[in-house]
Amino acid sequence: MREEKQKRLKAKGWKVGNTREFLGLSPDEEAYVEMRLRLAGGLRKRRLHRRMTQTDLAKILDSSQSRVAKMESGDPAVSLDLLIRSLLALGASRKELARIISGPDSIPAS
Amino acid sequence: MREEKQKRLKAKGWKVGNTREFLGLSPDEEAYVEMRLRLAGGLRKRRLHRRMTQTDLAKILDSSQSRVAKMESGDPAVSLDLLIRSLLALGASRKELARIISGPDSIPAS
DNA sequence: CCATGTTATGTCAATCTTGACATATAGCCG
DNA sequence: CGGCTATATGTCAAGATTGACATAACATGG
Repeated sequence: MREEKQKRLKAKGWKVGNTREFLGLSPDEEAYVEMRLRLAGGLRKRRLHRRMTQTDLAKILDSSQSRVAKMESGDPAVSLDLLIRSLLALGASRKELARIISGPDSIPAS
Repeated sequence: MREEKQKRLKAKGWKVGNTREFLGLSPDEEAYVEMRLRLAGGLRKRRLHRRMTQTDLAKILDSSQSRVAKMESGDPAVSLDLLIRSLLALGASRKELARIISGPDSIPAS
């Protein structure tokens, strides 16, 4: 939010190694970033679990391989919207999403 | 996703009374819509709990009263990103977000 | 009835996100 | 080494979202 920080984040794209707070993120900014990373990881985990390639998934999503790659890498140029809709499209339920967001996760038993 | 349905949703804006599946939504579309509504409700609940007006909240978010109104009404022209960042800005934790998404909710004890 | 405070709805230019595409990198098999 | 498949990275026009603003609708208290 706070436009200032927004800009700083955009500038750096918060690529930064394996990414963490210590960049001067406020608590809510940190939660936001962490959430994205969790969703990104959840997406990759689910895709691999189904033994799909990024290209396969892209087809399902009516998107492109490059965008899937960006999603999974937590690229800041991808919205939470897209991440979440992708997970839903992979069959994740709201409850599973909640688990991904809050907890350690795990694929719920095939 | 499925561009077709996307367009249909946009067209109608899925305003539709108190909103539900029976519009021909696929399971993941339904989950998506329901999730938005939950977040919207969670936002309003939290704002009222703090006895803030939409204008007060808008200030905190560096946004405007009208956008807050749209968020809380589940307006399709508002992104999940904004809803979620707003909740985080109101102090909700990832775990609380997860609760809002998956469960019946409740303000966690002031 | 008129104020006043709050929320709803519509519009629009600036900004951000998207899918598509090109291209690069990495791993693997012969 | 060259092919092959999967993934990563960069760019961009088309489209979606944003904050701001105007204005309407709705209460509540005189």
